[in-house]
Amino acid sequence: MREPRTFPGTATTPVARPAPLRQAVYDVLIELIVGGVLQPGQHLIEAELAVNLGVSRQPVREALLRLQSDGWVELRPAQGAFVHSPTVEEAAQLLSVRAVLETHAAHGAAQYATGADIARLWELQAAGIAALSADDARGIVEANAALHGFITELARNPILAELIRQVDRRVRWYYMPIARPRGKDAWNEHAEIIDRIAVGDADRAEALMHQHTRTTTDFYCRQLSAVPRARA
Amino acid sequence: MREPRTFPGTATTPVARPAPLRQAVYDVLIELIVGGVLQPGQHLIEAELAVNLGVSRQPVREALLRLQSDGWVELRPAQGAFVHSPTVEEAAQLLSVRAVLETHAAHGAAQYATGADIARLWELQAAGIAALSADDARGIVEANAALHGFITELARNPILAELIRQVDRRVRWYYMPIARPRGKDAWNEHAEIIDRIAVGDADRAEALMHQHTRTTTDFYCRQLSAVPRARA
DNA sequence: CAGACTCAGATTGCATACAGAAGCCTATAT
DNA sequence: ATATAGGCTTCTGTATGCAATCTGAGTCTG
Repeated sequence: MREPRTFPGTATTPVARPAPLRQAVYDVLIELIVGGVLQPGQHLIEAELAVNLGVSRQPVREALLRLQSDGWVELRPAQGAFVHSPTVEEAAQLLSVRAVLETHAAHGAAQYATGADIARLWELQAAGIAALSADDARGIVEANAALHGFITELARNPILAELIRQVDRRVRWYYMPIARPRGKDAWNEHAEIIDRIAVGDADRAEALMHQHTRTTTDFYCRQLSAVPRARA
Repeated sequence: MREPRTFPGTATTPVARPAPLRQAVYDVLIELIVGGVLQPGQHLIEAELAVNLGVSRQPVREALLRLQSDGWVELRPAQGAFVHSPTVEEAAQLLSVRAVLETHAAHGAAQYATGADIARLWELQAAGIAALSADDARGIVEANAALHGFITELARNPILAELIRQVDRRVRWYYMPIARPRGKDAWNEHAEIIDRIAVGDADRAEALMHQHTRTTTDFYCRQLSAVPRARA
């Protein structure tokens, strides 16, 4: 067998290539931004970051470049990187974009979900209900993300999934400090959506997801106007 | 006046900063990929590109990094950059994502468009009709892009606009070699959409755009299945 | 003759070095 | 006292150098 065949069943990642440093730096910097260590508007000095992270400027530069593509920092020519300062308008825009993307994902999920997928959806739903009963705020947020993320996967559209992932991360960054989860209503809506996905009713699943994300958006926007400049 | 004020009316770009080389390299490489000089799957050697473009490896590296973020090349660790090989599935996914994003843009446009905006929309529409009458294929494509692009602008959502821009560029790359414009029907649909935007009927504008993009998607997908592996 | 091993060339990833631009502080003139 | 001009420091942008790694050809062995 000389010819390099791909084995049908085995989805082997190519044996864990040596992860580039830029990736590690990228991850750490996002952690620092999300965690508030690096504050919005702050000037990120390459050399300083390099020393703190124990690498040279090169991987830091490459990480900053990607952070710019993903909307985390702004790169002003000849001035360097500044942590992006999210605005209220931008938060609303991110929410609305995420809403339409997830609505579309629900449509696709209803088309492609298998029996096993449905079972998994109900598991995730149950986990969310459990966290809700236990009043476990962190658990609720995680369960919600897991459920929405799995629905996204079910749409069998990696392009869509990647966009949602990017948008969602930025939304969560902005709302993490102020947002509280929505509560029981959201999970009732989830149940309805799963119901429609289960029977392959794509249009109805889409409509319900549209309603759900819209309600969530409004819910967050109200909190937003209540705390207008929480992170100046 | 010591304090640095931003002037309300003037949307001045900050006086043309020295454009970094990486930007120029990035633009040139996209040209080369779109133009077919660099073919899908081809291994891009940093040093080679650097020599050809008359710069060092550094700007080339940075450009390649951004090209990866935007889906133009794949960067395999320790192996370098390879021009992305688009698949039929991916093309369909890009089309469907672009459709939902533009549908959302139409909704926003209907909410925010001013009288002047409407006038501009009809101008762009007229330009498209003119190109159609003149049987100017290139002109039709450009007019179509201009009209859709302006509708996107009208949604007053830069996040959405940026996503559409990225997705649209990749779609156009894939379809440029095989696609023919749709013809008269598309422009009739445009007219209806503009009508609804003009009167601020967001829901109807959204529905019409949904229909329009869906038809366009189907139209392209048919051409796609007719030329399955045009660019292997 | 097939297959595994070795070694050399090539290429990436990271580090360092250098030049130019931007911002800041100070000194000076009005 | 305020505004301005000039020099200085800092940081980015670009170039180059070096080590590790991957690929492929050639060779050796069963």
